Amino acid sequence: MPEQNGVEVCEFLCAHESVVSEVREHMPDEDTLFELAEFYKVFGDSTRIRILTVLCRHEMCVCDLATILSMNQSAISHQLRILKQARLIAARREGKQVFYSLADDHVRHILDTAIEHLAER
Amino acid sequence: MPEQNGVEVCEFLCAHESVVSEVREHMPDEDTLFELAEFYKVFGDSTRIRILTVLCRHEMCVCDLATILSMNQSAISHQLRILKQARLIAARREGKQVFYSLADDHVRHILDTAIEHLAER
DNA sequence: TAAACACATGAACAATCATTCATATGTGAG
DNA sequence: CTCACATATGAATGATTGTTCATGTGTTTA
Repeated sequence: MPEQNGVEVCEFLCAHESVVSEVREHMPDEDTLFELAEFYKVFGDSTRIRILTVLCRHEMCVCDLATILSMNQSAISHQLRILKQARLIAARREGKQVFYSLADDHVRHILDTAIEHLAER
Repeated sequence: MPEQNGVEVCEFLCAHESVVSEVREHMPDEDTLFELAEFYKVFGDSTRIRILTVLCRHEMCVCDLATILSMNQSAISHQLRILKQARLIAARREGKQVFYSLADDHVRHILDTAIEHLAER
């Protein structure tokens, strides 16, 4: 059976060896691809997408976000935490309130790219 | 307490009304945002990202993908199914084998955009 | 300093999801 | 037609994750 690092990886053997080894050489390292997936995962939730969509227009305090999205404050805070850790949004305190806004225009571009793709079926 | 559609949505009332209503008017409909999240969700898994990365270079049969990614054939097939349903990849049968490839160059662009973003910290 | 407000966070629960195992479908060889 | 190969798929399982509830932290006002 075919093995890699002592672990059998494919019970059948239909490998087109030249293609396989050529692709293997050019694969980005695992860490990069893992980070990439983690990055997309942040966008893969309706609540977070809705938050980002709101912040595309205006910076916003937590309570207003909760009002707009019809969710309780705790749920919003948890999601804001995830968005902030991913550096997609920035926080600014003003008295008792904390205002969140998009970290940079790159986030807008990423959202636009996907919307564009979806528009093309 | 503030209500929307008869459901209380925010136990505190700090609404900046003009901003809130302005944003509400310009929100895309729920379905669009849901689809957008679902779309990103497909990218939010290392296995699928790795598959897409491979297919960026070459079309590939299932068994070769399993070999390259050191995973069993069933796991790969399940993920290919998800990628295909999302129209990110296309399938082509050739005898007993099925070759998968990127659906279009748009997918490449989407991946590149994210890689670029990650590169900028 | 005490109370109220705005937000953050830990624990618990339900739901979703990726992988594995077993098996089914489809194709070509003999 | 039978067998072996390549892939697909349903069910089960373990892990991850979003929301809720309760409570904690930080800030302003009285």
